[in-house]
Amino acid sequence: MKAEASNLKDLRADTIESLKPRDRILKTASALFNEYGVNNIGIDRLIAESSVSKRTFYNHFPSKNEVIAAYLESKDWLRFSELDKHVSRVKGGAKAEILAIFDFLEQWFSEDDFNGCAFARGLNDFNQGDVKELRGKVDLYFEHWGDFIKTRLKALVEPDEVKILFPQLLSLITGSVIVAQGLGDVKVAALNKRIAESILTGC
Amino acid sequence: MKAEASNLKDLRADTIESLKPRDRILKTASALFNEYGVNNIGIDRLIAESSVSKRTFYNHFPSKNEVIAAYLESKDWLRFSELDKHVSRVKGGAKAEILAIFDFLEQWFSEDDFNGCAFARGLNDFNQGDVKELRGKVDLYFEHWGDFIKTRLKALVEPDEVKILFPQLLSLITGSVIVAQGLGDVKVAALNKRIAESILTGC
DNA sequence: GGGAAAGTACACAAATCTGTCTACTTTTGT
DNA sequence: ACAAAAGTAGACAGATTTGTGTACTTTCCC
Repeated sequence: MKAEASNLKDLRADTIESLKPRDRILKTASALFNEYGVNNIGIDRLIAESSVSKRTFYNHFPSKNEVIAAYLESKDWLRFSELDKHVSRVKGGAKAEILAIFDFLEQWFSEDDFNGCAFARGLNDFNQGDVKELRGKVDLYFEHWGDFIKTRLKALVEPDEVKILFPQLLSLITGSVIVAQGLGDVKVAALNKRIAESILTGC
Repeated sequence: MKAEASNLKDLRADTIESLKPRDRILKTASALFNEYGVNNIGIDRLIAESSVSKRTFYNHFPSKNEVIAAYLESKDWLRFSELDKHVSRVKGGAKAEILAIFDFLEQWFSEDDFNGCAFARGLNDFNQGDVKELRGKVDLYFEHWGDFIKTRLKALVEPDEVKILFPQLLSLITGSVIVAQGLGDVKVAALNKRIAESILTGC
């Protein structure tokens, strides 16, 4: 259940020029896919902006789906790396750690390239025949939220209560993302943190 | 602020054969766009399944974006028509009407062709240059939620409180959609109704 | 009943997209 | 130092997509 961090890196601090072709592609893909969506970015554009030849691209990623899969994997890994880092600074046990999610969200929404959640997007984009593998990455992301939240809930409440609180908390999280994106309202995370506090009172 | 119901109809009960070309296209588009997403359905497929000639299609809709716009408009209109109908049967004033949203959601999620929200999807799909008009339809949908909810909140609480409760309620609504779609959990609407009740206690 | 409006059928233009191929150059490891 | 591995540059095949053009037929309504 541990993340296979082998091939996963945080490329955000590196300049494009300093990176090897594969990572240059991934960094560029991350920016382009995030801004325009995987369906609106063609291989040609990705290659051009990665300053890589087409041959090299296809040597590293046998198909477009492969680079999308790598993108999703790295986004997933990075999101939970950051969340873990954020939460590790929090004192106050499981409850405080769950509430810290909402501070983390507000920070995320405030990034200037925030453009919604790649996985909520994937929920819609990966419904067809040849992208089932990509839909699997989306499912994994939601499972990771399950791991993160349920582990902590189990320390606080009875199993029956976990089954109620988990979907509620996940709704508050995903709802925050949609509202932040749709209304441009970054502060929604803080408002929803209050709700999370109230459904966890007594824990 | 009233919906221009002129050209908007509920086509769900009609058979494809009984409809005139334009409505046949809209009914087919609704089914295909809902299942696969607007980016994964080509004009050719839409035309073939509508049993309409290409010329006829382009006579009614000058471009693909136009048919998508019509689809979004009808979805928006239909959603709030249904919600209004649902809510009109509820006794108990503004608070009960807000809570009734969540019963409505559960009903929606239970439809066998439920596949997430076209507008949450549009939030991601319509970010590019030539689809700004479509993004406008998404914004309108969120505005309609604002109209529906804020009108009722104003009858219950002070304006300052409306600014807090509206994003929270909208998060619960949109979060329900994502969780219902992502986890296949229809019951999430009922769980989130409880939260809505609790943030409206005393109203 | 007859003419205008609407629809059919389908070829085709133009753009775009994924992925392959060829021929050449640079980098790397030992 | 030198061979193998990796990368460059760009043409091109084949599929797909949106939208137009042409020639013919059906429907509607006055």
